Amino acid sequence: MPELPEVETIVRDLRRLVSGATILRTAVLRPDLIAGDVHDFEERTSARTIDRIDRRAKNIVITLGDDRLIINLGMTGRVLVQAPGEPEPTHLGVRFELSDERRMLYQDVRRFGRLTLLSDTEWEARSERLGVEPLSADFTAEHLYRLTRQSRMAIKPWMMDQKRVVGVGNIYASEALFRARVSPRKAARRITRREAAAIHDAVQEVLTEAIDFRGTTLADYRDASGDPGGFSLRLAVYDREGEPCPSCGSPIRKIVQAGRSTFFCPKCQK
DNA sequence: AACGCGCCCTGTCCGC
DNA sequence: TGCGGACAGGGCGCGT
Repeated sequence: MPELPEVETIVRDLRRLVSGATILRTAVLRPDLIAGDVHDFEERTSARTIDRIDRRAKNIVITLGDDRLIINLGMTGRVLVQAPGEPEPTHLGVRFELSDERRMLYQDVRRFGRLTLLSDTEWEARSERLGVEPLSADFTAEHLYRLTRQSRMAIKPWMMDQKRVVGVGNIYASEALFRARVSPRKAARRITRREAAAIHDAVQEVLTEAIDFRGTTLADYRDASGDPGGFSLRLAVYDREGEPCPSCGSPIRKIVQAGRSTFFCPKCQK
């Protein structure tokens, strides 16, 4: 479900809503959502203050003293902050009771998401294994170009591998390649310097715009208040098989790469 | 080492 | 209206 813009939107919401709040007590309702020991997770997240909230790749990182609560939303995960008295949603996975009687809830229909509690050093080690943040200064066209040299993989699935560049998933990979006018089927190592620069710019552009619109909701995504994102109508190719290309009018095509749907304009993206 | 594939799980939609 | 199959914003572990 959620790619960088959706996770970033939730992180900003949570920062506004629950920074400085205290988790009184944690209740895990679906143990398979927790990586590691469930009892330990409940204990170590109870009676803790939320010191800060950050995003790394598609993970929400909640700082509780020296510990880090890492939330990965998988496909259908949601983090919702509820006022006292609001009815709890179905498919509730974890309930964090806050000291002011609000609740921070983790809900997940498909349960592909994971909540992990790590020490700061454990988290740092894990974070180091992830790729570059696409909206950071470390992400340059040259950096992208050099990374592509190593791989025969098609550029679209290549872009979605979180070991290289993080945060780009199935929607924004298709959207960025459309904007860059590069075929999703082109092998990464055949990407030219010029194309790498176009992909770099397109990734930054589309992610930034999507954050401005509070993410893309196809079906499941919601922000921390339960509201959908506004970027869906601005998708140029994703989920638009057969519709006219916004640039040239020829029909958008859908293909499958690495088991995931790819949408592109065969005329604009050579 | 790199890469493709199957799998985790539930809900929804489409064709028959 | 019912039923089977395909598919859905992700990521991990396996085998080659």
